[in-house]
Amino acid sequence: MPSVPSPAGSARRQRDAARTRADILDVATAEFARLGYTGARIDEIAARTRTTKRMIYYYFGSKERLFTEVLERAYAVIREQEQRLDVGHLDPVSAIRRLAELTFDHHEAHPDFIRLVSIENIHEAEHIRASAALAELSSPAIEVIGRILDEGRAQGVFTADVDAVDLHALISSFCFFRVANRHTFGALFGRDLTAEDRREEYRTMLGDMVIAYLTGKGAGRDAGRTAGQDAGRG
Amino acid sequence: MPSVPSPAGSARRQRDAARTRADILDVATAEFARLGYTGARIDEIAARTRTTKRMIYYYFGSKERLFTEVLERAYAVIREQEQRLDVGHLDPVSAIRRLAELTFDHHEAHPDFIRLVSIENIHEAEHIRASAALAELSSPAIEVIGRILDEGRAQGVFTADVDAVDLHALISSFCFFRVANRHTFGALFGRDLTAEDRREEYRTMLGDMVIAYLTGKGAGRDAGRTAGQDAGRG
DNA sequence: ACGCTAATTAACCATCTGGTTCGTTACCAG
DNA sequence: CTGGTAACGAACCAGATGGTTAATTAGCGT
Repeated sequence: MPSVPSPAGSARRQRDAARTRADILDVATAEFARLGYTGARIDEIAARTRTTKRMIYYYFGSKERLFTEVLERAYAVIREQEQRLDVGHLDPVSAIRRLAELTFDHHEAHPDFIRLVSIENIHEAEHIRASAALAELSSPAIEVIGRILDEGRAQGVFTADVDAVDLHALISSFCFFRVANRHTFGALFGRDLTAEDRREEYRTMLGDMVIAYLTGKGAGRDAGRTAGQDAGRG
Repeated sequence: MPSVPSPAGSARRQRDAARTRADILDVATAEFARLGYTGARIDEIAARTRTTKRMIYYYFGSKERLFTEVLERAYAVIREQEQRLDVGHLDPVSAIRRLAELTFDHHEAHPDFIRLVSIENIHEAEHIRASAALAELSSPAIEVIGRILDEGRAQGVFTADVDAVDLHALISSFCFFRVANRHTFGALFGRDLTAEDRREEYRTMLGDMVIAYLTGKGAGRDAGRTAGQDAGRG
């Protein structure tokens, strides 16, 4: 392993494994996000790099493993962000709203990541399942939500019967949909879900929705319940 | 145009344009949903058909136009379903819950359609935008939601400040996420969002959430509002 | 009966694609 | 200063891929 000399002045290093790897990953991330797994071309990725296609196979072995490492790095970024979130000092209602807003902002700020997740779902998460690194990557967000939920219930302000994982799904779904499906939604309903001048509106809407759901005093919990509706098949 | 003889008994027709077209579209829908636009192969689609690759180009001209027709047909199916929904006789709260449940059930019942929408979003809805048929395909659901919303406000039960399109986005987001992202979500959080024994739970959760949001008497509308939080960039 | 055309088929093609072979070079240890 | 190895680059390859050419046939109108 090179001792990271990083000579401030002499920019033109010719042998720097770490930099070459990172360069490839950067370009690959953009290309996979832009064109999908099958759509992205190794030749094109190589061309946009300061190195060659051979180096991609030298460092990553195959297109699949390259994509897997792209995913690993992308997920590592959120985990890092989530670990920084600090809402312990807030009351449960404010804390949940703050967390929802952070999730909202994160999705807004990382559309490439959203695309990668969509792409990985098309492939039924086969790369995530094949990755040891991603298997042990727990989500700090879940634990934070769990703590806020406990506190809110202890204080009697949260009445909804949800656990942290499902609440995380609920919050994520709105944030994800807004970014991931903005193209088809915009084309079909003529509304740009990511228009800048509507962003604050949606951010508030998300928070309102989550708080209303958690604190809902039965207003909509039993009322208007459709009678024994079977979902279709048994 | 063949006068659609459709001889009940003699199944083995050899020249039937409509059937050949439909056959191709059926197989193409499954293949595109399974492998994505770029991942799907014309040769493979042809092989799974009772006809040949040449026929695909004879009827559809190109891979892109084939995919566009696949999308058009898929969207036509939902529009049809939506047009059948009848909640006029229900009170606003029940009507919204019923509509949310129908949306939920539709997503549950058509995972291939969900995948096609995800795929089309990766391609930034370019095929939808190129389709005249999809441009004029309005959504009956939006109008239904609009009417329920008006009625609910008139009765004073709905207090939230949303319009039909945004509410539709909110409802769809949860339904869509649950199906589309079940693989990555399951792999990362160890929870199968589409497990049969949890389906009723999520269906109820969706309804509760929507009703709580719409009827929320300010419980969470102003309370716990994070102070002047700027979303990032200006 | 028969000609016309929509419908169909087989074989073909240029190019692209993920992956590889093999030779070369920077750079650190000794 | 020199030998070994990690890092690198050019050219190559077999199979795949979207798309085409050209010849053929079913079946309806007349």
